[in-house]
Amino acid sequence: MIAISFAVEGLGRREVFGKKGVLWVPTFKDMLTEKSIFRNKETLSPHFVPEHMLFRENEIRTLMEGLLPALKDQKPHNMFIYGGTGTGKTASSRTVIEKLVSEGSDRIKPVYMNCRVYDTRYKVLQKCISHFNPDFAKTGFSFSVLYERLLDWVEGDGDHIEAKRLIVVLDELDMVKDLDSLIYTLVRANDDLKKGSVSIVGISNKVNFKIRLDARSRSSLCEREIVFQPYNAMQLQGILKQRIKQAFEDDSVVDESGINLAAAIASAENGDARYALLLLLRAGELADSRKTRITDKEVQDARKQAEEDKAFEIISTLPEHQQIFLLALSSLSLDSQYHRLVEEGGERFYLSGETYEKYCHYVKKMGKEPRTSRWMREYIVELDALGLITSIQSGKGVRGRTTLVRLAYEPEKVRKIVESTLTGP
DNA sequence: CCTCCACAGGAAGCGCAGGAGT
DNA sequence: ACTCCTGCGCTTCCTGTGGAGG
Repeated sequence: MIAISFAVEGLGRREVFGKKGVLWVPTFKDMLTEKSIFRNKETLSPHFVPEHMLFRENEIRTLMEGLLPALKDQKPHNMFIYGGTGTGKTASSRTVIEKLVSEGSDRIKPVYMNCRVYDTRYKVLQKCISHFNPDFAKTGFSFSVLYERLLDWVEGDGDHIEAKRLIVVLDELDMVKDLDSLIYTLVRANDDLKKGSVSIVGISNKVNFKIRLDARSRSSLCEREIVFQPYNAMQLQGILKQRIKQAFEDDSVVDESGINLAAAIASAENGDARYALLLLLRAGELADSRKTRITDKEVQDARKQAEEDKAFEIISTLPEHQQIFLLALSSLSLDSQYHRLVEEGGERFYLSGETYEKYCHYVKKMGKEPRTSRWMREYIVELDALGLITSIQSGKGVRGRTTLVRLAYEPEKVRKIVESTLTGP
């Protein structure tokens, strides 16, 4: 009994609601000897940097040109890289950094950091120093001491220790809290330095992020701008094929049409290569468990899974009353006795007013006061925008003017998710 | 054609939390 | 410490709308 409940807790959402609820727990030994179509799953991970970045030759070249002065002992340009998720910004800049380290002199010091972690001016400067001087004490210095330390290190001693070309690569730059002062500090460092230099390479996927910067920081940071365009379907196919060779034991396990489908789906999703690779990974895992090849079917199912996972994550973070509304809607959908529904394009829709009544019923049962129907109409708009429900305006066949709603996902699954989040873990 | 139904959705205002200013 | 301001989530009130039914 204990063993079973432990196993259930350890499983992900999907397994808990898996087919027929049958639980079979293998041993690790079993799992190790299970035959898999994968050789190296890592190559499908979003963090994997391939040896050759496909379709980013121009961007990489522009980046290299911006940093080229470092090899002539001049200050590299500040640069700003912009592009949507999964367009290869991070991987390209890491590729360039690696090239710089392997081909440049010891005096060129590039440091990459993600600003989700290093989100203040202080943390960024500290990382710059500690990255190259691991023995540097982690905290305890005031900001000005830290700044002086950095300048001293960049300048060298003018005798035995040479001046450096520090290049600070700041990924997800928009996450920095005191961004203007960070940029200002790094730019000003060059005025305070007698030798050496500090350059910035900023990376962001937020379009309007630049507006937040003050004019001075903006003009220094955006000295050069590189825009990473979304990949098109053909390019995504190429990327997938490249990774398939590395990821699978035998690349013929993946159907050509499966690749095309994954590429087409990801291309519609803003040309996100990360998403294409995720689909391939999931499809591969499905094929593994089904002991089949990766066909259109596996890719479609992988997409459905990915979408559901995203939706269920959204549901669990929704305000309580929106969740109860979803619960009410799922209960209507599951109630075969319910007759006041409307068929539209083969789908069953429910009247917003009826759904509201059901919602009130649930809320009162929980000993709470329901929100007004006016506010519920706002909820419907929000839930529709989130893609959790589909709403349409009533037309012929329905008395009065109202909104018809239905769940976008399986009612049974939605009910379980809501019930488990409402009752708490 | 008129009336009723079943809402849609705009406007105004309320109570509260959190931040800025003094 | 306090006041003031602002934004948010929500309610109350109200007018508008489009189809069904008589």
